[in-house]
Amino acid sequence: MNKNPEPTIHDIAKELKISASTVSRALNDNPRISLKTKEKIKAVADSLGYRPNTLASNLRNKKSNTIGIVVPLINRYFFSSVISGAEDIAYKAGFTVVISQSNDLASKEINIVQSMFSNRVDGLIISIAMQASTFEHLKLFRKKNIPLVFFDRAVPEIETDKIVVDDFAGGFRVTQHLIDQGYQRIGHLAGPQNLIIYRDRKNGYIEALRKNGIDYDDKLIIYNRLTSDEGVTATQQLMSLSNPPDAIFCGNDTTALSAMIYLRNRGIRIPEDVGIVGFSNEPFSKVVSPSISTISQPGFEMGQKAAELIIRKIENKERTYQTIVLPTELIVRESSTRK
Amino acid sequence: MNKNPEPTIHDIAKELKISASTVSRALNDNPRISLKTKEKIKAVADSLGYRPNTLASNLRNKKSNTIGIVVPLINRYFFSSVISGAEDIAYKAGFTVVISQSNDLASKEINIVQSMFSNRVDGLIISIAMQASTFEHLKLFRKKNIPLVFFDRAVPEIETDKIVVDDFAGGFRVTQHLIDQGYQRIGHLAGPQNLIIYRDRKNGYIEALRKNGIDYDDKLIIYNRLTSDEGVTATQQLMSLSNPPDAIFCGNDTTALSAMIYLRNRGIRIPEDVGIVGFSNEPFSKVVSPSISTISQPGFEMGQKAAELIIRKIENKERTYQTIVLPTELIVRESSTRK
DNA sequence: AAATAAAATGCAATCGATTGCGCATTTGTA
DNA sequence: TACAAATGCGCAATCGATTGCATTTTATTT
Repeated sequence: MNKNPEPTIHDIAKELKISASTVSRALNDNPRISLKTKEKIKAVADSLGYRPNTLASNLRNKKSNTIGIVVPLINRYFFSSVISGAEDIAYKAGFTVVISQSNDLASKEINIVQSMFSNRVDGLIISIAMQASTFEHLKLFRKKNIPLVFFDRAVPEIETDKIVVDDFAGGFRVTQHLIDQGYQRIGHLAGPQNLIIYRDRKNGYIEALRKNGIDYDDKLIIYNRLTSDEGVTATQQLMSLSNPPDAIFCGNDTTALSAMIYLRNRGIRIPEDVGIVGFSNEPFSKVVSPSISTISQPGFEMGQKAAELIIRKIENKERTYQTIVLPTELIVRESSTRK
Repeated sequence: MNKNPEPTIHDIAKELKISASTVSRALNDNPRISLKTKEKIKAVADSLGYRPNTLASNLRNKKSNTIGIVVPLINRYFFSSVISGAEDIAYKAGFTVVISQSNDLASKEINIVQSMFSNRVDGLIISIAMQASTFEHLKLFRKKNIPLVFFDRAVPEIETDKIVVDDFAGGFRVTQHLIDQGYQRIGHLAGPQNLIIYRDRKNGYIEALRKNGIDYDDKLIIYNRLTSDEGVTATQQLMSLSNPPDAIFCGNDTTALSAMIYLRNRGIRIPEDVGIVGFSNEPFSKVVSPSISTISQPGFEMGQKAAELIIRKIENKERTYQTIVLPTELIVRESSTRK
């Protein structure tokens, strides 16, 4: 297949009757090599169409210049935004990003993470799978001292850098907003409670109720996986209560949309009869009708911050761990505005 | 930093007082090694926490088990779907995917592609940048015989595998549909004509007009970059013609949405006064109101196909090039239905 | 028991770039 | 002029895994 093997520094060296070390140094702008020699070498490198073999270089340097990113699903706006932001920063810093999706499966996540380790990524940015329950594969990174950054879905028992939004405040604000709009009985579509983000959102919701002297009714909380389908079922459950809610705080925008569609089909008006608020500010939440009130979750910025953080760690400029909590912002739209 | 360096096959060998070659063979299940030895070796490997160093292996094997994917913007539903589909297949076949975004800039695209070459990707899947005009960086891959697959935005003068949708038929169908709905004067927001996909969409549009005996008026075609902002400007231009259109075929869904918002703000009703059709079936097109008629463009499947194709090429199971044209499907929704 | 065949393992080079150490040549200084 | 200090460059080992060929060990046959 490969008729003409790639030229190497040795080929350049042979051409000029000098040593490969000199070529290597010249191409890396090492001051030990004279300007004249450097120029000659670069000229020959060009004429031969030389491209450094990063694999060889990485092996020797014991680093891959690569950052691994693991998300539940690439094909989701929030996550693809994070990836986009991280790639942006990584590229500018000369890093390559390798990407995998766990499909929210623990087993795949474990495989991916181990394979990234074998590939000797210099750092790992991850948002863990919904189904994940053991974290040995991640502890491996900590043990080997390979920088690890969680974003959005973090693991509390692993001490490392984290970038999250203030989900508690988010849940609180959403609920307070609904109360302010005069809604009395507020339901909640809660996500899997093994993930802190969903626990926090729920706790914010509960706290807001408490603070406003509203009785907490656990029948109003439906736990589900926040998919489009489960959102419909959950809404159905809520509305068939003997005392159904007049507002629903949905764990994400997807279920908010499901709820809206379900309610609309039943002739229930939004926001007049039932108020709806989502979470994450997916692009569609702005353009559907009625537009969905939600909490912003700046994916691109999170990705950028995650990459910045991990690069600082990789370059050993920093030793301490930090948890960056991005502020949440309530975006009030039509679906919850009745005043 | 790295207090305990990673164990290598040599450490395993030393432990068992055998040679590294034997260890390597054992771990690769080479039949030349006896079962007994294999078991001993695997046990020690486990106890040492050995993880193969893919870099070293790749260097020796002259392949990286990596597929590069370059898209204009990761953070766009269509592209992230393609990535997701490709990752899906690649992962199952034991490949890693590395991802970069060109931001639709030729210069960044060139850098990325060269860097991927240096990283010795085994194959490259790419949708070229809008701004791209020279393709030497891609020809490099062809020259070196590294599998190259275009999707969506292909380069006609490079002979290689391509996966596209039938844009011409798409443009034709959209236009025919608008005519069938009784629209008389159909405008078009066209994308940059250096990309075939946009040329084809426009040509399909023109052909449909011709076939229906409708005069072609080039004032009705506004060329732009199909961004949200330019979509507004372009619509504005169209509507301020002395003889404005009663329907607009927008080059993508983003501009379709822009057009709708612009028109709505001017009190123009959709689809009654003006019909709108987009292209690509972005998720929001279904949920906005009115919902946007559009052409489906199955990103996930395209990604899967692209990965399958490139893997076959990498594994040398195939030598001939093919262009897979996925059929277009018109999705009729509210924005263009007035009958 | 000797000879032959078969099975199991080891040696050493290789992939391509990097780098500590050392040698040789040039430049500077007294 | 002589000697020290730069300066410029090469040698050879290294990163960790792989593999053609050689060698040793074990099994089989006569």
